[in-house]
Amino acid sequence: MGTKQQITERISALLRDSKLSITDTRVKILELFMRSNGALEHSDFEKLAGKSFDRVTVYRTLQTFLEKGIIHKIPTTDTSVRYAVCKSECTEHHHHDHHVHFKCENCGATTCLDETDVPSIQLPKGYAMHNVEVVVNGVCKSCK
Amino acid sequence: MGTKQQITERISALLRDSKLSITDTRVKILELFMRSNGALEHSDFEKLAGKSFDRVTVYRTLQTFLEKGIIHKIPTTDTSVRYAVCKSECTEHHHHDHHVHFKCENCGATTCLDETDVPSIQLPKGYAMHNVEVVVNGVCKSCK
DNA sequence: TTTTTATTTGCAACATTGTTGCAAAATTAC
DNA sequence: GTAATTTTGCAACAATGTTGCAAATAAAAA
Ligand SMILES: [Mn+2]
Ligand SMILES: [Mn+2]
Ligand SMILES: [Zn+2]
Ligand SMILES: [Zn+2]
Repeated sequence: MGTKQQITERISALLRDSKLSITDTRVKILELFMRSNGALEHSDFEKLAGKSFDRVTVYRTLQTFLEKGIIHKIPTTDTSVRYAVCKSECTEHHHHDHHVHFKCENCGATTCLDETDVPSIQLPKGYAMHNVEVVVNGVCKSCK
Repeated sequence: MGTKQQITERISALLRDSKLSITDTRVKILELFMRSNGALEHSDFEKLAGKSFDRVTVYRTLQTFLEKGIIHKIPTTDTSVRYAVCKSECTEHHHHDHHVHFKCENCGATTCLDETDVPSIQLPKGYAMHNVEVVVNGVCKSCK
């Protein structure tokens, strides 16, 4: 994972590569993503960072990160929206998140199973497939 | 699909089977589900039915239908929650919605592909799988 | 480094969405 | 039919998300 210094450097590089200004808010939010081992939803930022930045700023920052391909969304069956950092192959115009997501029914954590590919799916005639989202519910490694 | 009379009769039977009182709201909401060819979200009921019933009643009705296994949720990457009617094999305690969902990027409709089974997935060691949700994004039959 | 320009942030105000308690209305049981 | 039970609508509130705009900050230019 690296020292705090290393993480900060990695984050700065990431923002620079995405042609984004390096601001306290952006660095702090990326830090939270990198320290967390699961996906985060909006309310997590207020819990984890207290009121160190405005609610509106968090919404706008997440939106920016999405557009730049720094994070991706994970589907849920409730009203929350979950986000996780993308692997390095993702770019602004092309996401490569062809992995499975796992939601633990015990601890609630949502994680990216980066090594687990989404299986191929045979759709009925007439449907064009652009991308496939897979979310597995169950009990995670640490809860078992 | 059947005449209005037949639909009403089918709905009454469904409610009776689930041991639910037959009320105007419940019948109307089930009618909307059966007439729609896609999943519905909360705001659809207000659009489709105007203000013929209260917002709170819709929330409570959908909650009841979920608990009784009459409808199921479909995961989304936004804050909306989408619902569709379950096939008859679903019961209060055991859902059998092992089918794929399709979200059309053109018309926005979400549909159940009842004939398309969810593929088997090989999880990393240590994870217990309870159920798998698959949502395919693309262009649907009618939009193509 | 200092100044200029462009971007980001925080606040206020508002819109939308979801929840709860409770009395009135409707449905079911008798 | 009446009584018991359940459901509904309303009001009030909580939580979540959006927008405009001025102040603060960061990047670019001098
Ligand atoms: Mn992921
Ligand atoms: Mn379905
Ligand atoms: Zn867990
Ligand atoms: Zn379509």
